[in-house]
Amino acid sequence: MAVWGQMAGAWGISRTMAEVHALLYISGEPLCTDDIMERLDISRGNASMSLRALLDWGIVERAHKRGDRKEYFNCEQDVWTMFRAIVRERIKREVDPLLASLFEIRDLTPESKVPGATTHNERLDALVDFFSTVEKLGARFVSPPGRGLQLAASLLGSFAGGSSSRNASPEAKP
Amino acid sequence: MAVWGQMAGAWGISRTMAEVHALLYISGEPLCTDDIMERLDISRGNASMSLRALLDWGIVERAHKRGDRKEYFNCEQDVWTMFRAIVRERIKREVDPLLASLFEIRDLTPESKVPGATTHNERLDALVDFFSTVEKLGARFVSPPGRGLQLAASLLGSFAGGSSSRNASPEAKP
DNA sequence: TCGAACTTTCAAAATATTCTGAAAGCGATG
DNA sequence: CATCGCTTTCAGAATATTTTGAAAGTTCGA
Repeated sequence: MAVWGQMAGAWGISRTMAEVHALLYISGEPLCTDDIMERLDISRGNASMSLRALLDWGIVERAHKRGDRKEYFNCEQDVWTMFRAIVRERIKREVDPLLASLFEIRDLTPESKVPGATTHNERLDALVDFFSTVEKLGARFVSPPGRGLQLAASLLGSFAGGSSSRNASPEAKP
Repeated sequence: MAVWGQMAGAWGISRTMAEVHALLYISGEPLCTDDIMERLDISRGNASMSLRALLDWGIVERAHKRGDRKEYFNCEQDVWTMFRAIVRERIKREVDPLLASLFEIRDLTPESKVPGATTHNERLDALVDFFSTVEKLGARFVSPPGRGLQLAASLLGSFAGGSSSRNASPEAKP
């Protein structure tokens, strides 16, 4: 199944990570490191690191079977929840530091000090505004415990329903 | 200015591309290949390829100065318009092919043929639904000639205004 | 048609990222 | 406290991506 390779790009996580994640998502039951190594044909080290990364992203969790020393791993089963976790992390890792740098740069070149920096600064401000808005929008989507983006979807258009044969989130409450 | 390196990740384009783009955005005036080579200290080939890629993404355009054979390049000056172009391209390049593959896979394992594939297929359907919604949402954001996301921002919350000192889109039409 | 002035291409080199596997760690158990 | 079963680490190998630069291509004016 090469599809999962593609999703990696779309989601901004690395290829093997995506494959491990996919395997957990699709099989729907807890798997241990050896299962993953075998099914994906990757090394133990790689499996361990990918799993750890997925744990850091908060889209996979540890599980244990009683009477078994091995660690099993479980994947969040709701796509929207997964998505929210990913957005949360990417904002934290990419947007926030970027904003910090932008502020810093802007403060380093105040118009009073650097003549002719005015248009320059207007553009910087536009960027800062843009990313601030993205950051706030993201926070909105991410924070509610319920399903935030589905709400957004219906807000933004009249196409709330899914296109495929089943409904999008299994646990949607009427 | 190492900041632009960061933006590359956030936007999903390559590092040098982002730097070229940034240079054009910040300087705000048309630059030719040699300007870019010099300011960014990159090879001619690299400059040429990055520019071409930016043209393909539709966020940079060619310009000419009369009486000069050289090609100059100009960058879209409105951040939201840039963003829309990027979303449009990423959907076309990543989401659409992904959706196609998902459909294909689902059709390859119909429940009638593969017993026990039912839960499997439910999860696939959930994914298909998710990406379909993303795709439609994206289309909504991208299509209007006006500023779609700012509208979205105000729709989704009460924080329509920017955080910095100037307003976000210089050429907003009343 | 020629050549000057640019631009594009692409194979090879440089760089960056990802993966492997053996060794070290860690806790539970005898 | 020695060993077993399992997990993590990390230097080096394998792979993938990006960059270079020289050669080929293009365009235009004379």
